[in-house]
Amino acid sequence: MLDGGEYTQGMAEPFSSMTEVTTTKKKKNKNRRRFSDEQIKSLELMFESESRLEPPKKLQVARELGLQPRQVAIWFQNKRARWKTKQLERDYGILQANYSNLASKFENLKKEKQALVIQLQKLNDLLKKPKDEGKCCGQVTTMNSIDGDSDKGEAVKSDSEGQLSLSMERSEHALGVLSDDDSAMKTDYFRLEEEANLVSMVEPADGSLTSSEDWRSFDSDGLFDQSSSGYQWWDFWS
DNA sequence: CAACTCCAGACGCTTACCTCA
DNA sequence: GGTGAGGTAAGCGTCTGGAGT
Repeated sequence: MLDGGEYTQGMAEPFSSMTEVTTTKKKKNKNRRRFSDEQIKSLELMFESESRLEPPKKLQVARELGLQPRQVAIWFQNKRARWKTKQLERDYGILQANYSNLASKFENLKKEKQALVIQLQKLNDLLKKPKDEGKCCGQVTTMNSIDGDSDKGEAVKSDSEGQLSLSMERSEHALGVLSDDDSAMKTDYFRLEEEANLVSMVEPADGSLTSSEDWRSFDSDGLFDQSSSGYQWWDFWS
């Protein structure tokens, strides 16, 4: 905006009138002059190496640039303030980018979970069907054995004939880990604790994502009841 | 040694001025 | 030429840490 080329009558008579003004209170900033390019350049250079000037250094700089020591001090103060503002803007940008990134990851995971839930629901239906149609097929017995088994994953995998085991393996793969500690899972997934915290901020308060009752109700005969633990592996993020 | 005062410097906010589109 | 926006030097009030009493 400012090309810095114009410094009205500035440096020929450096700040003589202004010094007079600064001693006169309330008479504000009359005859204020912008510093010359050369002065700004030197000050900027100085600021890059140290954002605070020791008093002796301040005096030296003031002498070299033909400024009052107070002017140098004020310039550094203003510069620090400007730098801080810029830094805040930069930090905000970074945070915003991180947030967007996390939000999109979260959305993807949400969709993934939704797909898995639907899949699970279908599988539940499949399991229920033969049971309803006739109790002769023996599959119910197989699944009931799951109920009593502490290691559900293994029990399901052992059913190598059915579609279920494949789906479960896929689910395990998608989830990466089978753990009762879902917060640990989140952290593990995102690698960073702070990011995990952000996730909790992203998660809608209305529980739209979290309600599993709708599909859980399909487990009418308590096939997947698990008394040993409060969590099911498919409770991921619920 | 604690309590108090004084002072210089830093900071945040604001004002006044300047320049440019 | 008038005007609004943006940049910036400086004013002002407040806080803080160090030195002296």
